[in-house]
Amino acid sequence: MHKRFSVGFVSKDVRRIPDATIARLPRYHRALLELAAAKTATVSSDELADLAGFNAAKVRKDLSYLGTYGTRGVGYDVDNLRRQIGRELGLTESWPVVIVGIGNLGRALATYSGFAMRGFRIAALLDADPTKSGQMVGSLPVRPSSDLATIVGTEHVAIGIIATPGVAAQDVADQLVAAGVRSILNFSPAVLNVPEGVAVRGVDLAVELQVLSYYQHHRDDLGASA
Amino acid sequence: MHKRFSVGFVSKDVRRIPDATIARLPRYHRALLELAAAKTATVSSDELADLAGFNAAKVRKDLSYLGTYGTRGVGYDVDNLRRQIGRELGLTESWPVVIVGIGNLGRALATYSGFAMRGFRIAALLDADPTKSGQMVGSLPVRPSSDLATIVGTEHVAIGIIATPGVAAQDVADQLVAAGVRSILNFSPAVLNVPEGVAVRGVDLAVELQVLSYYQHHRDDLGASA
DNA sequence: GCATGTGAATAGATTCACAGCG
DNA sequence: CGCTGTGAATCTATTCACATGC
Repeated sequence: MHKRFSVGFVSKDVRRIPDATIARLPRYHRALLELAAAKTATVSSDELADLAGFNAAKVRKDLSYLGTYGTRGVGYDVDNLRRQIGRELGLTESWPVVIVGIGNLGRALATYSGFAMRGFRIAALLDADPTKSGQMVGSLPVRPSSDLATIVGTEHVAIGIIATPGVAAQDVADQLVAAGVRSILNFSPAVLNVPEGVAVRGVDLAVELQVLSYYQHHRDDLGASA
Repeated sequence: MHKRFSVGFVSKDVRRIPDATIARLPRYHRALLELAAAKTATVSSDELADLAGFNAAKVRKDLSYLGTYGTRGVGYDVDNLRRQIGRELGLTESWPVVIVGIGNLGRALATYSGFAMRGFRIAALLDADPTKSGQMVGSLPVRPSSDLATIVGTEHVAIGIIATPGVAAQDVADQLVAAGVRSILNFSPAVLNVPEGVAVRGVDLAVELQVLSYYQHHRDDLGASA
């Protein structure tokens, strides 16, 4: 019913999935993994909403952007839906990622089993501090930052994780971009400047706490939020 | 001390600040800290937008919800604006937080200097595994989960951080809520069920990567996003 | 003159509500 | 019947553009 790409001259409307929906797809994907593990064959939008932490209307609307994968009166086939979402997210093979900055946080990320389990492979660990080189973290050695370009090239790394202090972050981002990385997950509190075409997501741990602080502080003004 | 809801005719609006704005306040706050450190006295919406990673119109609109703290033709006073935002966020004194689950991630969070620097104090580290009890992480000992209620009570802990595996997360959340904690930052991939009035924010590391994976995978369909 | 503050306009996301189909 | 799929309605957020006041 929906064409992927118009074949003509005009690369007109490529059925754009809303950003808000994309941000939720991973949660559906994870919920479906759990359902599959529990040998559940089908799931309704209501149940899926519960498992993923949203509401049924949102689930149906979100899934409708991917295509028509449900069966009226029945629900969605767990395996098929998971496969479709995984394909949309590009999880059909595991992306190699590098982690730059092997401090406490970098070490934790390096050994986080959730990455491997959900479509990602740690290709290398890098740190600018030469005294860390060779040190083992999990099953990987720490390598000097100067190896970055080589590693990205040979391992076809597409995603870089920055776990350095804020002051080093822009520098690392520049190096990643120069090496060809076009997706960056930034755990430093710094705001990164990157050229057009490079995607950046930031997770600032203190920001999350400060937002909670706001709701805690204003608790009585109005109800809490999720 | 504070009224719950006005019962009379005039349930006049308590000037609600939009959620989207609240989520950005911490970034302004941090940018202003940097400006203050650099001895900058005033800042325009344009400059602040640059530093925080947004645009000028958004900055002005956001700040207008807090009050009228700028001077036309000049800009915002850095110190005053920082103080106002800090007050709105409830950062006037440092909130005590507990971290539950002292694995690799919990350890990294426990030693993350950004928390202390931005308004939070780690009151205690807790882990269900009794063999970890007494172990020192940074300057704090790991304590058994059974101490949770006592600690929350005596230290007036308002915010709990969950850094356990997914399977344990709901359990820990229940304990935190029972102990009186009403704000939770959840680093596990689990979806938490909490009673009305408890605020939860979740950071799922794999979700962030999967969202990047989507944009990486669809790079050619359309430009990247921030 | 210059940058804020803000209504009005636009864009985006969520929710409603029900037709459509197994 | 039950549950999906989806237009229409609503709500929320962003951006525009300019009057306002230092």
